[in-house]
Amino acid sequence: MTEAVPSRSRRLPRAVREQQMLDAAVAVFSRRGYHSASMDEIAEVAGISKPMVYAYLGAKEDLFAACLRREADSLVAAVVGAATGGGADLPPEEVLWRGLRAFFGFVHEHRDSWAVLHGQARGEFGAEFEAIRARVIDVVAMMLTQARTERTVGTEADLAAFAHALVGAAESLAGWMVDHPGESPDAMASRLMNFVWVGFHDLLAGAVWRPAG
Amino acid sequence: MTEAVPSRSRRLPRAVREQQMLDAAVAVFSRRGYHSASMDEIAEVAGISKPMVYAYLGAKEDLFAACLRREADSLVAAVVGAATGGGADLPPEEVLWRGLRAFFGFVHEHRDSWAVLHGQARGEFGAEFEAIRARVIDVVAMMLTQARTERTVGTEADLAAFAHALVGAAESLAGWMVDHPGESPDAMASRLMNFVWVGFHDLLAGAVWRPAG
DNA sequence: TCCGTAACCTACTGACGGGTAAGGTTACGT
DNA sequence: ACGTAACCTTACCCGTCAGTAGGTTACGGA
Repeated sequence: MTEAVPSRSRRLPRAVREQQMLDAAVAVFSRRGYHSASMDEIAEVAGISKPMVYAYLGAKEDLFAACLRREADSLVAAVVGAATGGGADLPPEEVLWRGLRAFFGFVHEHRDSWAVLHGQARGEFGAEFEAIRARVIDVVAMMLTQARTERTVGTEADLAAFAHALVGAAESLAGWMVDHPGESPDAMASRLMNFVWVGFHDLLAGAVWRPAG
Repeated sequence: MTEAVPSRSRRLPRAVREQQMLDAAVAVFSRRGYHSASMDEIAEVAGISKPMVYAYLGAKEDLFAACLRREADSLVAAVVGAATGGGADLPPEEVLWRGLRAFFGFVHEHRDSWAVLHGQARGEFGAEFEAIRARVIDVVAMMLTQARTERTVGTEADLAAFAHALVGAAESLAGWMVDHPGESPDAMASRLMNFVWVGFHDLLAGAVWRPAG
């Protein structure tokens, strides 16, 4: 069924094979989900036999974890690189804008990576996913903290919650974008900026909403 | 290990047993995830033997789908009921506030249900999850449409995206709440209102964010 | 050229767990 | 009392992979 992609070149060095295997694994995991993905298919797609996968990347769990690590690093690098791009001390608005653009750009171009990162295996790897997410959320919270002024209301917990809400909104919009291929990453980033910044701007200025009564 | 919960009362009518089985299934699915949950354990927790589960609820997939349906209906009923509560024609701000309160309240009290609903089995049941989510998002989008004024900027797509962002933020905050048992549903709803309403209010009034340059 | 080693293979095993066959038992209607 | 249908069980089958044992081939250095 699934065709072997790399032209059966023989006797490649380990580093190359490992990347091929990871590429194959990401593709298969994203298409099938963790459990339905079989090591046989991954090996086939990688153009290699199964024991090689075990020899190089270990058991299925290790392989999945390796995929997760590689793709997460890639995503985080893209976002952080863009956000802190042209030297330090950009205004927070600009940091947010660049970060969002980079995020949606990444999802747009690496759908498989995103599918894997976004939770093909919540049940078994919940802890790992949460760790990755926590990393991202920490970065976001840091940015929010820097954007804070003396007029800002809200506790530490409010800030953490805000970061969670922001990341959740971004994830959700990423899913929407995948279903609407016509939408450009910039348009998505723009939408989220409007959703978030206009409100956050007011919050920074001290605006609060309170239940009536 | 997992002890049989219902006191081994014999010869119960079908309707009762089915609910017991669904309760057990939700508990086990939420703890283990879809794949790692075994029909044997579900049967054991339900205090019944395995073939009864098959006789009443069918195969594993059917059982999971039944859980999904029951819990989703329960959540939607809680939220919609609260949001449209004291008669029709509440102001949109109030509708949003009540809806959020009900949502976080539900998650607070039915953690297992929420865990199952939130994606223990993304890989295999992706379509089902998306269907449920789409249902919710449609409701939200409907509310947003009603809140729209002539000053509001944005297309249909913007509105849909906004609804997605809102739901994503709520989901993400729900996860945060689960990790912070001290937080009350009202506090969470309040936070999200501040995140969303202060911003949305401005958007309704015609405010827009645009990239600089 | 020969040899060590890293790359690579075919062909298997073993367990886990979904699903079922076949039969026992209790309540209830008549 | 007695049939019958619904309830419930034990005990099994069998497909599907994760993971491995053990042997083969090419490459690179001496």
